[in-house]
Amino acid sequence: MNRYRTHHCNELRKSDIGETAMLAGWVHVLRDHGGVIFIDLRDREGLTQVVFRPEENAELTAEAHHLRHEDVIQVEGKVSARVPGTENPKLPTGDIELVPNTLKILNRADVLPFPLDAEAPNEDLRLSYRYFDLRRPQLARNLRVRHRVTKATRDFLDEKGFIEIETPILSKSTPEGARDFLVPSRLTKGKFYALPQAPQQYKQLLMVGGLEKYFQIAKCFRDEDLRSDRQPEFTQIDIEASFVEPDDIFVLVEGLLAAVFRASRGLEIPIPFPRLTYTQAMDEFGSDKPDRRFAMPLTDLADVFRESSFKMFRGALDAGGAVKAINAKGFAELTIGQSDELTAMAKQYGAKGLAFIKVENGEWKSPIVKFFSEAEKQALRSKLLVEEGDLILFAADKWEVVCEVLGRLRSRIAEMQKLTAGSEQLDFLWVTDFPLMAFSAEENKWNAVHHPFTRPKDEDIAKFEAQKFGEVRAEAYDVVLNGVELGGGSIRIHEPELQAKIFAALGVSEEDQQTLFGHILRAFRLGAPPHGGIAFGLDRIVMLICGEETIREVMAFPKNNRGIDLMSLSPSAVDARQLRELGIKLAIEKESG
RNA sequence: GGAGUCUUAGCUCAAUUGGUUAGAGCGCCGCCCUGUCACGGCGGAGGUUGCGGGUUCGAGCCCCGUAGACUCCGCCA
Repeated sequence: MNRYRTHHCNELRKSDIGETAMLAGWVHVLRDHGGVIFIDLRDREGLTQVVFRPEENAELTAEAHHLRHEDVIQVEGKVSARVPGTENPKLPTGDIELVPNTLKILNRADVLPFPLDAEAPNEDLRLSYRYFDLRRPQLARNLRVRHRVTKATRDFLDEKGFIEIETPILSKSTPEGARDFLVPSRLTKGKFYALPQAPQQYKQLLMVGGLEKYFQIAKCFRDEDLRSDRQPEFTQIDIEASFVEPDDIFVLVEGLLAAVFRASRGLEIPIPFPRLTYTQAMDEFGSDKPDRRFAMPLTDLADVFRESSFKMFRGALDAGGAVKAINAKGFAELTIGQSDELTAMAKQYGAKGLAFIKVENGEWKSPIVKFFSEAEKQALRSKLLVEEGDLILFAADKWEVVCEVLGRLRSRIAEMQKLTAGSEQLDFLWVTDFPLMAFSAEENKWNAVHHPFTRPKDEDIAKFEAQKFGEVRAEAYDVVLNGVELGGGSIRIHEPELQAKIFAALGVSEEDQQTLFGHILRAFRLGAPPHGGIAFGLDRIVMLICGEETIREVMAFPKNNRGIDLMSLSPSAVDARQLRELGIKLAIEKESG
């Protein structure tokens, strides 16, 4: 028998009355009546009431007077029926109570930094005392959900023949992608490992290694600024398989997510997921991860304004651009502040201004409506289903700008109108056929939209060869839930010649190809199978399942907005000797203190 | 790097138009209390209103600066 307890705190029932039991846990609530003392003893499973009665054990009761919140104690005694009429129906253990013969204080608790049973305090305080905050039921529940999700993932993928393989954390820096975290090498002074941004190359090399079906619950590291859904270290569900087409991945992932939602929420999600191409998603929703729980579609107005005398719209169309609008139903009475914010957003994303129509008292209030012909007004009315109380927002510019601007406005207006508040709907979809490359005006070069190992669609290879890089679509796909990108992947390149051409198009010199990617190019010359895969943000999935606003709420020990662990106070200065051993000299002044 | 919101007791918050001694609940300390389950009652301690400066007869409140937290943009193949 265990020396601390015979039962957990959500175990004893009526049928145990008369038995002897030993419990251990935290003093959750104290109700000291001067004579009799009640304690709700808590462990991770629940609560059991412990009663100290002076007439039965005066000495022990006297000791119990000194107990404080969150002391860790052990009690041993008799499971008793509660006095009739005092049962607590709110507790599963509410019919019984433990009357102890012994009380052992295993650890005293100081005055608490914040109460556990009240509203959560400032997050920096919570993070400073994370080990304490973890006792809150919500965080404990979230971590259990997270476990359910990873367990369901492992079980499902194992069932499908996938093998979990660990890949190195001490890895190699590459110029593409996010900023690397660097780790200095002591044995090779002056050189550095990089922590992996993702196990991308390793998993492809495992395919070359003939493992065929790989997965990993993989820690990844990116040295970029943080967000509510971004931490410097995070976890991916990483998957790769050989001899697969996109459809194989789609079916696998739909099964996986179904298993995950079944295991964590008891929900049957509808599969297969609908699919949209990137172009469709941008055209209809102005986003490559559209939230379709509300409509507000981007409505194309090219044929309405093709011959318009309104120069702003006509000009955009004549220049080969687009004119589109969204109808924010019932949002005509938005506040000045909201209106200003939307205008600022439109400008931020490249619009020259924000044209609008407010429909109030049967009237179209708008600075531009006077330029419209009767026919144009009629067309707008029918295309946009204009009704009393609506707010119509227009954008006229290049197609990309129009979609981006209206897409952002659509999302923000949905937030303002609380269109998805309290929604239980789970809107999964695939977004496919992403562009392979995007031109960066800043760097004056083409960059990979997904990553440089992504395969162009076979039917677009000719366009790639013709250097029409902007028109080449990739065999790449994202899975989106309620406007959040859960994961993305692609079919990869497995031919060394094609891979080298892609590197060249991305501006990676022959020399850099050899020094940075030589191993993968060589691997592709030794019998590389066609392969592809996908990776999911585990933290984001668990966040959505738990209904949390940030991934910090589903991580045991997250960092704050500036990447600082407030509990351990890392990152921290290191000893001069440690630096010497690594051959490193700091170029910045050491902070005093 | 940029924008926004916030910062008052250990915690969550309040404080009228700029007005006298900055309050409440919870927590903490002490006393009382034998069937509670958010136990209850009485009493008490606890504040450089983030920090620095300014305006004013007078600043928690107005202005400037600064630090920190969070959210967003940039960034995140």
